[in-house]
Amino acid sequence: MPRGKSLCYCINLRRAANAVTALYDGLLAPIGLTINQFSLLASLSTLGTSSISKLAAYTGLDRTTLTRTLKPLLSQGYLQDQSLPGARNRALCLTQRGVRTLKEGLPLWRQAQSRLEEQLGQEGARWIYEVAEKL
Amino acid sequence: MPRGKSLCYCINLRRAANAVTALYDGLLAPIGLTINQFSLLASLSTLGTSSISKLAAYTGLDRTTLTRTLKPLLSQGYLQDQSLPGARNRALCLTQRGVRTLKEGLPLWRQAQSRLEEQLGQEGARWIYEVAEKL
DNA sequence: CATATTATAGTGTATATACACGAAAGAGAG
DNA sequence: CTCTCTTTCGTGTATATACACTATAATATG
Repeated sequence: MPRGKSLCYCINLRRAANAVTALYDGLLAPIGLTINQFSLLASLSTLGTSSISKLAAYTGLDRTTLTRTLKPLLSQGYLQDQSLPGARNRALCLTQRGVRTLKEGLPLWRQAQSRLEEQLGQEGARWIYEVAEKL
Repeated sequence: MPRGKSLCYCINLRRAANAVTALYDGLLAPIGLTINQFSLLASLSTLGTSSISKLAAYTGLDRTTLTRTLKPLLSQGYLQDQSLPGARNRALCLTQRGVRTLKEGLPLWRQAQSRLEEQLGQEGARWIYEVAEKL
């Protein structure tokens, strides 16, 4: 029984996203992070010390999604929260381990990017940027 | 603080999939199903009575994912399991309510498809099929 | 300063997804 | 018929995602 084709754009897009995520996660496995986690470290590296809301606005993810997604990164020591006790804002930033792991992951991430370009072609890969911008 | 652009194909694809899913879920809300659930009903409608494994092969989803995803559909009466007691295989099929809801959802789904074509253009939308096929 | 408003964040609940593991039905070999 | 191997399935655990609701810090308003 082969895989059925769906006419639904949404389902096809979800499948594509899941397949691509598996590709990236596989290649990033040596550093022990998923592409999602890796990308959050990268965002925080770009932003510098940030609150949850700031990071949410930057990444386009829901604030409450981040609360949960960041938890393992905090407990595993990739991030730390330098907010003062009793303060409302959290002050999240990379730890040394976070910085180091981000560096280690970069070549693996580039490998994943290349691998995807091979599979989709330069055109197809660039299309991803365009679609993401229109949504 | 605007949303940051990511160079990562995977993250962009995930964001696109999430945004599109939200669009479809919003339009399907009147029938009380997500696009994912709606699509599973449609798959089962095409396949007829199926086991979990068969449905997994057809949809490309993991078998254990389906076990969980189908649970609310069963408990809410869209599906039923007609397998004999003690049998290994499950025999999943739509209930009358499932068939009816699938019909009710069709025009809403078409509306979502059109809406997406408006946002991406005919070309852009068709690209989704092509990308999904290459993965 | 006291009060009202807004900004920031966490939790409860729900869906979506998959890997590792184990249970048990069913099929095949002897 | 019995024992083995394969097929089919569920559960534990983990990440990813967001909405509704609640709590509280910070700010503005009088």
